[in-house]
Amino acid sequence: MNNISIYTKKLRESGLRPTRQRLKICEVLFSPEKTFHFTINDLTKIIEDKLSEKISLATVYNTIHAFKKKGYLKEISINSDKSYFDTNVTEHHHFFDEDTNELIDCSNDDIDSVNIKKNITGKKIKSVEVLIKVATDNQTQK
Amino acid sequence: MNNISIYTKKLRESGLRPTRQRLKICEVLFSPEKTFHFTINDLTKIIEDKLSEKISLATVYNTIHAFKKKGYLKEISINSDKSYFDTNVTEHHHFFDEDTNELIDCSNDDIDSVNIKKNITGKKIKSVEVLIKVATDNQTQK
DNA sequence: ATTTACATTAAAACAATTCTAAACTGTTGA
DNA sequence: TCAACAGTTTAGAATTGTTTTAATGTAAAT
Repeated sequence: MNNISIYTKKLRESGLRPTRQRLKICEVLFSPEKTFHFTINDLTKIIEDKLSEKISLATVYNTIHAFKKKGYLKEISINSDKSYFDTNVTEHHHFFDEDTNELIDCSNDDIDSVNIKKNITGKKIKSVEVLIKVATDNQTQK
Repeated sequence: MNNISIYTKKLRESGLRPTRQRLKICEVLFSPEKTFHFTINDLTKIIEDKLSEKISLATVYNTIHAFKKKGYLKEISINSDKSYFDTNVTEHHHFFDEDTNELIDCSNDDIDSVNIKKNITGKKIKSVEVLIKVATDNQTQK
């Protein structure tokens, strides 16, 4: 069973039609061995460069949102002009390098697990994200 | 010594000219007893409604950025179409209610302090923020 | 008072994202 | 197999939050 049929199955099972565009995006996002972070701009660049494929920007946005909704992607909370996504959907945290605007995984060896003792009444905790902003020492806070 | 002269002093000391606009914004941000969260849109609404004052949008942006740079405000890391600011500049964390898009302080009683065991080589930790996203139980992840 | 550097302003520009409405395409079931 | 339908893609327009621009105004130093 090759990747395409795996992705086709995965999409069908989650109620998304396995279109040519979605399969291409699956290929880009989920075939690399390592998980990675990306912006919509990064992704469209990869699609244009690596694949000789033209996918409409609106479709890229639609697909990413659909994948996020299905839990195949996570959006990283960060105050930036653009949104950052992560193909690693397991619970983990991030360093954000303010010098380079780079997002780096924080392995579980680097941080103690976060313990929330009290929650908002009537609400359920959907996610807990820790963002550690770093910069070279002389850098002023952005 | 009234608020105006306190703010005048504060601004002068940090190398910012105490202009009419900046003093008004200080009044809005720093005279309330409790700290609060706001977006630029919130702030301009308050200025228009509460004060009978017209401050150019560009000036609001300029001022908020200047205050942030001086450490009088914090920007909260959150993936949203707009930026959220906090007049509470002490180290603390947040709940984000996905139902209402409301940001709620997480008191130190609600969370154990976060312990970062390893950092990126050559970088200094500028901030550590925990964001706990909550929603009513039936709510799907946004 | 004059000068100068810093601030404010309205409007234009910009960048990320969403919307629109028409064309296209998987899928279903006759 | 193929018509029909609902879901999807598309280019471009629209929208939103934010930044830039260039002219005007103002605080503070001389």
